[in-house]
Amino acid sequence: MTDMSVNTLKAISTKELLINAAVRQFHHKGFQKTRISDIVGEAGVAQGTFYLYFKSKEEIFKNICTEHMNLFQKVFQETEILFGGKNIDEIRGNIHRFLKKLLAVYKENLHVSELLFREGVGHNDLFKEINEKFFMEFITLIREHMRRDIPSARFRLTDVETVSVFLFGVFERSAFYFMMIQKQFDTQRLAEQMAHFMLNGLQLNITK
Amino acid sequence: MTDMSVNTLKAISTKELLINAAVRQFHHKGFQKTRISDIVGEAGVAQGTFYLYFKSKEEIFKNICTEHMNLFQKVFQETEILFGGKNIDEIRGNIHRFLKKLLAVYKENLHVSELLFREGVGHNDLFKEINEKFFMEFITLIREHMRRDIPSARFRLTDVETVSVFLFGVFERSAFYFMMIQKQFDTQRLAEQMAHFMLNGLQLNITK
Amino acid sequence: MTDMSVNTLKAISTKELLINAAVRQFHHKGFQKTRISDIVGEAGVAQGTFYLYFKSKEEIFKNICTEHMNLFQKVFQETEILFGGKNIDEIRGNIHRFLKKLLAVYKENLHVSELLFREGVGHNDLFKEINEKFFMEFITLIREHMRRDIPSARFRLTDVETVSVFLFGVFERSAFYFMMIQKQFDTQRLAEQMAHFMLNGLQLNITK
Amino acid sequence: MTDMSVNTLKAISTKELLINAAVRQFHHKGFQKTRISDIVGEAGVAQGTFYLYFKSKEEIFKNICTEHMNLFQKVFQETEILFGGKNIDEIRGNIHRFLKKLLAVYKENLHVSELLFREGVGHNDLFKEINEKFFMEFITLIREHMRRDIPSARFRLTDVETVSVFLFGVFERSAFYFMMIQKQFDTQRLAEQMAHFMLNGLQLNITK
DNA sequence: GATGAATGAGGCTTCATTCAT
DNA sequence: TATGAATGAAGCCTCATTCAT
Repeated sequence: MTDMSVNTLKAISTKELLINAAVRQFHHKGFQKTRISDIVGEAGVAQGTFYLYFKSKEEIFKNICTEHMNLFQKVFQETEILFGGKNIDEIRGNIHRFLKKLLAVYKENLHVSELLFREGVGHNDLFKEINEKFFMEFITLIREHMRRDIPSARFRLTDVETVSVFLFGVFERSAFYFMMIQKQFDTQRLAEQMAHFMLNGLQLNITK
Repeated sequence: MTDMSVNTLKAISTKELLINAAVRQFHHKGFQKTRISDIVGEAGVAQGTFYLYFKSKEEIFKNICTEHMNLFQKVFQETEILFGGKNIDEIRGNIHRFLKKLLAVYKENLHVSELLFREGVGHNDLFKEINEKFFMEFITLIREHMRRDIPSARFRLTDVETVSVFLFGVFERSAFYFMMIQKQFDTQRLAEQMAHFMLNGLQLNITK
Repeated sequence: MTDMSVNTLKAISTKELLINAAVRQFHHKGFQKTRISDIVGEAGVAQGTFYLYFKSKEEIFKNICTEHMNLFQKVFQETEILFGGKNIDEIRGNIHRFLKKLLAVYKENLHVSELLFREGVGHNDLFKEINEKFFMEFITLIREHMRRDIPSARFRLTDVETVSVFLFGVFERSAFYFMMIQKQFDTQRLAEQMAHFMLNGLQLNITK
Repeated sequence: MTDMSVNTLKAISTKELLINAAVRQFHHKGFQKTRISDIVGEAGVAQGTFYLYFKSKEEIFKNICTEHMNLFQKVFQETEILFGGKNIDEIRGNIHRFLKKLLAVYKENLHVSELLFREGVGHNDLFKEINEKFFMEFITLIREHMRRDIPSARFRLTDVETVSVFLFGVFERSAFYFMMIQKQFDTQRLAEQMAHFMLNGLQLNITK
């Protein structure tokens, strides 16, 4: 009987094999130093097979990054209220919960996260595009949530545009620093401190 | 005697010629795509001459970056009081003044700044080293100033280590975003908003 | 039964599909640049199918060329008298008629003709073989007709061997030049001038 | 003493080394089958050296062909009177002398001549360009000489344009056939017969 | 110090051909 | 017969680095 298997044990396609191999190799050696031959070697297919699925090393990289960005987007989409709440504690709780989720995604896909932030933007059009897209999408998502959750009257001294960049900076550089450089940290505590800092920075702690 | 010298018009050394050419080329093409031949071509010297001064493309890059980092360090060193002051307004003024100087250095050396932040860290040992060094030095400098200027009692909920990363994130990502991606902004206003956000984030606005 | 058959609408065999596709592709891209994948793509069959009918790209090319040469041969065979006639005008008429037919075959199968003359002979054994074979057969046919139609006494100063090459040269280079390079010409007039030139060149215009 | 040598014993430049090697290899294997590595191997230089002088295999080929075409042009230029003369014998003598020179150039540079005519025009832009250029230049040179030497009244039944193509065909296909395919022939006799055929073909043998 | 021609390892990419289904 | 994914040999080209002058 050829029924491949009772349920969801799906055979891994060659394309998936290549993507998985590429993630591992990019993580191990970095994008620049990874040769196509490393990827196909890891995937266990022939050199030419790579070109059946991707035009170049750039393309498979883009593929991987785009997929990854979607994970972050999903966290934003699944979050009903981010910067709002009935009182300070609830607001802080919301921010905190959100940041924990974000950090978790970051951590669970550390390999790819690292790729996205470590691999330079350079002047390489590919990286420039990917990296700027990521940056833009991220702050746009933050901005939308801010507009939705915070009365605009709040923003007397600062504008939403700028502040969303600040928040992104706090999150992204911290994630990068603690996960990539320090390599040891307490997610729970980091999220707490971040929430605290953001709450104050945005002055959401002040009674109306 | 040719009149090329009367006073301080010192002849540019071949080494300087190469460094200037490298900065221009790295900025134009990015590190990866810049060939030694591009650098010597721009500098107007022969291919082999490069190797009289630098062991490799990596070395000249490192050279450029280190020089650049020193500029930032100097701003920190020249700053007496950063997070302190007799009252909120004075504190904010200090932070503001400091950030303006930092942004100015960033802007004046945009070419090299861009190199430092755009060129990926990759897994290339060189970039990893340079980039992490920059990161570490920057937050260390912030941390020292915080320890010097802020009573430790302030840090109940957050620790200085972490918060210094937050501040770095706010500054660095903003500078990157507004100067490299958006390419237009108001330094004065950006510094103000950043000072405001940091002040609140650190809760330095709360009376003891 | 599907109505695709009622009468003589015979289904095109896969082999024919491939040959037609190959002619189009060879004409479009030339032999060297045409890939097997182009041919099967044009024919609408799978990659592997090609090898059920032809051992290689060379083989299908040879196949096409041989077929084509037969068309020219037929013109020679169908010609009773080429270089003969009761008087000058009749001779010229015979040559003229013959050349018109030859040019017509050339023109009607321009795609393949072009292949035969454009595709280099190179040192590729395949082309060498095909091209030399074409050359040899052509001049042999001319020679036979000359021997049949012209009293050998005519050839005092020239030998049939050599003159047949001259005639081939006149025809073939003209056809190539006017059809492939200039791409516009008057068949009737070209045949006339060619007949005229050949007649004189061979001195068939001189009374015995 | 470094004076390289008393007189014209000039050192062969690397570029010349490559060209000579390329001619030999192209002749031996044909253009398509010759690899850059064959050329540099024959020349005794490194792979990369090739690219210091030529962008590609195509370029060196073009280089060789253009050089070769100039040799033919020179024969035309050095010929004062081609199709003219005081009487038939003188005309025939002029044509004969010219053809002998042309055949001699062809023969002396047999390797390159073969390249030009064997290597197909294909649909390769390079070959198309080179081959058509050669064709055009050749017939243009013939035409100019015809216009100069022959009273236009002669051309009642034929036009110079067309006839020049005929003459080219006679010469070129003969040279190709006897030198490349048959590989043995008598230059003197071939030139004689060709002169004879052309003279008659053009009807220059008819008293005005 | 300065030159720049020469080197040659290294990696990308193509594509004819095979073979299990 | 027909399929088309997979193969892998083959060759091009780049460019950091060397070295004789």
